[in-house]
Amino acid sequence: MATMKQVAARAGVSISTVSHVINGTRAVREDVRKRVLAIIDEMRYVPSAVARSLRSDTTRLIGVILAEHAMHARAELVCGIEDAAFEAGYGILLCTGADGARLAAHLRTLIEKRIDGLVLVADSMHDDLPMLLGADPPPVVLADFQAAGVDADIVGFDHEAAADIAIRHLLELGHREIALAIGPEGTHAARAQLAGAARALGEAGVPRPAGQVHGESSCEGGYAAFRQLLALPAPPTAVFAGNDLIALGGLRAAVDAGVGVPRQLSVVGCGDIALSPYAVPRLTTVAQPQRRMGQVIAQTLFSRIGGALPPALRELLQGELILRESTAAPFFC
Amino acid sequence: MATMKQVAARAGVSISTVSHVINGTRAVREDVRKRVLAIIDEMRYVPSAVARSLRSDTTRLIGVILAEHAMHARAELVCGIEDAAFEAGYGILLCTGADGARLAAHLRTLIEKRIDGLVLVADSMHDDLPMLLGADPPPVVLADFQAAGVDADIVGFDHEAAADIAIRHLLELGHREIALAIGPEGTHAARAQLAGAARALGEAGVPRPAGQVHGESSCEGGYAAFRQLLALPAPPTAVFAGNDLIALGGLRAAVDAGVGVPRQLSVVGCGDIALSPYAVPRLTTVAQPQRRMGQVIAQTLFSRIGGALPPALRELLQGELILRESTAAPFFC
DNA sequence: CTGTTAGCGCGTTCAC
DNA sequence: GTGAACGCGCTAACAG
Repeated sequence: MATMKQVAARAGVSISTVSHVINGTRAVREDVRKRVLAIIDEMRYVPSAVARSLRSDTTRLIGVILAEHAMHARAELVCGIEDAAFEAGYGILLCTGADGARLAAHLRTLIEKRIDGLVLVADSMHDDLPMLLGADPPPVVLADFQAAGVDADIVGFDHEAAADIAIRHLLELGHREIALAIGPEGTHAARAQLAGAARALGEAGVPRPAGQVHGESSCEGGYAAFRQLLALPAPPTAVFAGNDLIALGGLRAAVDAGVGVPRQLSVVGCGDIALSPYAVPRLTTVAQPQRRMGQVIAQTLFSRIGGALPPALRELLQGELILRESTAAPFFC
Repeated sequence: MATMKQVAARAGVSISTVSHVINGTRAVREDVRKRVLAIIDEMRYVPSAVARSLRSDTTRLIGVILAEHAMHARAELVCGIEDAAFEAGYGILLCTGADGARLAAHLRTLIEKRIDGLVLVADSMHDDLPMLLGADPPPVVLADFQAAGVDADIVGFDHEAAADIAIRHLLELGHREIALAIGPEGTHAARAQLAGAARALGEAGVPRPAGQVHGESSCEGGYAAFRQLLALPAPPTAVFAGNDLIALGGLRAAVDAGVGVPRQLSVVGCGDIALSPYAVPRLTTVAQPQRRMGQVIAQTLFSRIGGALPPALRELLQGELILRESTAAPFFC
């Protein structure tokens, strides 16, 4: 691959002139400029970002770490990040799998590569994060979760409000026996949803949910959770699922158990994934602006990298209830 | 961030000794080694990959370019690539959006960053790819599509065989009125599926499909396609969908049109996404090992980077028919 | 066993 | 308006 030196030699100018032509960083006689540009084109010269990085001590690269099986669920979010990064002239270094040793390895690599910033998308908390980030860590944005002891901005969804609005909807329809099928215990989202549900229920005078089961945030998890809920001595008339995949798996479980949705059971999900409007029945759910969240994350990170920003920013995006066919007033026989 | 020079000074040794301690590239007296290691730890020194890259002219970075809305569908694939890359000590630079100008911009950036290799995941072909790749381009692997004039390895699915096996299944069930609901015209997958379908149909003495509609590879696309198919004067008794999302959208269209699946209409999809086993009815489909494909792609690329490989390798992964509930013998009234 | 030195490709002073 | 020279952090060839 051609180097700047070669271009300079071929154009009969000094290496610094070439540099200035490329970066437009000082006046160059027009004919010289033309000639240099021509040579660059002819030799198919492309400046080396690594050499630049060495000098400037900046890579225009951000790391994005995703927990293992979060890729499907976070595809939109990653696209949003990439989108904003592209606009801002940054590249993204993608790492998947955040379990213990692998997280450490990823962080190490990213630090070696001298990323300018880091986005961490996870669900549980990593207590040894500060240590793994080493001395003067790059700016970090935590996506939709929080970690102790890390001086990072947080951008996420207001899961508490989402659960609140969903439960409130169920309450308004007349449901009192409302169960929860949400993600693994200890998870940030699950905790927030629990709080939101408790609040909505409490304000309506309902002491507690008609059932509460934690499980994988997947179709399988939802299927299992709903089976359990439907087998309860006093089965719920409505379920709030912490996630659309859980809800969709739950819909299947309802079919298999012979209970009709929404006639015998109302279901409201969370996320509004592409499939939800096409489910049978179409899923009522709290839409989450994943892509937008990705963009906000990236913009926050870039501002932080830029230097000026009030410390410990914390932004929560709101969801929106989408009414479809999976919820209805309870049917009393 | 601490530098090697600082470590050397602090340890009272030369800079090269530090280097050799780190890389184990020549014998160092044990006590010196210990001391240097201790200092490194104390100063939280992390070697700079960018300086290394400058010297070694290699970055251990590969680019992965994904067409705009392919992220959801390719999440597994990307995970597979990342997995293999991690094992091999490579990082991946993710780019999304391969439309015209943006593709060019991405390629430019990747070349500037001096990636060691490139994975291109797309569906349509880019004729100006060779030009965009510049002089001595890095090794390229084309994922599940082909491009003209590019000296690249190709790893993909045998869409032709997938369509063939799916149609054959329908044929064996007794269907003769088989329609096709597949991706956009001109797309690699669509073309191959058409060929496979034609072959299977032809061998069974069926002159042509009972209908054929191209559309977006999404639920919406599938919904629209099936509506069209079901409104035909002579509606099909079975449909092969080029994609599970299409099939799932199609299932919804069938419900809305009041046609029962599989009683009045058999549907077989392609891909076996996480939701397919939970659809109503559970979707019969041709499973595609996306994750494995990602791994094969990465391994192929790394072998190529390594240097030794017979040129123009081309590997097609086979799908597997998963029998579930959406297909049955045709019902004659 | 260890230290000195010369680049890798680039941006940037400083001197013309 | 232009060029020479230094250094970013690191590896490797060469001397001791």
